[in-house]
Amino acid sequence: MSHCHTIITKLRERGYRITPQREMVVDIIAHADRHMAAEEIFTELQTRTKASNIATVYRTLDMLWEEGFACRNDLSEGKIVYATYKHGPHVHLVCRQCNQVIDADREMLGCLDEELRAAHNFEADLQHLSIFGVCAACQK
Amino acid sequence: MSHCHTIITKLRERGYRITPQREMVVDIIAHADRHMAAEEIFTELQTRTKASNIATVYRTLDMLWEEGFACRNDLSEGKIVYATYKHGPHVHLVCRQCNQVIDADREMLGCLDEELRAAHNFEADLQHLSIFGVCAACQK
DNA sequence: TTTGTTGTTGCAAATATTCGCAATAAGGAT
DNA sequence: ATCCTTATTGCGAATATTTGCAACAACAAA
Repeated sequence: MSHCHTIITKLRERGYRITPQREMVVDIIAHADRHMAAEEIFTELQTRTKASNIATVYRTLDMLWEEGFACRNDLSEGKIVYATYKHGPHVHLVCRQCNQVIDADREMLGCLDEELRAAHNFEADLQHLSIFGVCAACQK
Repeated sequence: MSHCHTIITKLRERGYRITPQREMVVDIIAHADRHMAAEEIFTELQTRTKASNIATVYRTLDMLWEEGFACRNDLSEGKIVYATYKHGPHVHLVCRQCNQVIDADREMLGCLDEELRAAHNFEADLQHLSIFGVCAACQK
């Protein structure tokens, strides 16, 4: 089963109604090869159907994020970006000064997820964690 | 030297001009016992001076964040909150579903900062890191 | 203390995101 | 296939944040 069908099926199992808008939003971000902002997703959605609205896009993205099917990152670009998890876990190192984003290996985090579960019973999403700081170039 | 004077002095050393607005914003967040949103800071600022503007507050907060004097967190409340670092490092565990924020000990992160510096020469700010996930209560 | 340079501010407009509510439609029941 | 319940959408308004630009003011230099 394709990546987006898997998501749709699980949403249905969890009691969400599957609307054309939701299917298309899932399809768009599931097939994107990068993180996308709500506005971009909305623009793409408009090329597919007239029945589309930016508020619905925001609500769908929030829902996907709450349900753990999408990551939601503030990369300090003035807007929030979204993506599905197909690209494998990694860490975003976001430079506070030049806004550059470096992708680091998830190995960095060691067994942080297990520690958080043990100490707080918190199920952390470490798939696309963002860490802010200052990159090598900006440290001069 | 008080906490906010330390910040002001360092800003001056780095070539920033010290305006009354900047001093007051620093004073407000340095003496707050919690994270504050821009609007709250602006409201407090207005009680001190007529010369104040929400755009200036945003610009000042961004500058403090870029320079490493304030942390900036999206706690999924629909707005970004800011604070200075006097309260010691800790990790925010933010529940995607109920928006509850649990403060975890920074020890969790082990020597992540050193690893990031070694691997990417990235100077990570792990003082007030936000990690999203699902809290114990919402996992049911 | 006055002046000049240029970083900052205030304002208004642009952009990003959320929210309330009536109309609509998904999915279960008949 | 049709009906019912109620989650979801679209719309417009509210809120949050950023940006361009002319007026202003901090501070170094004279």
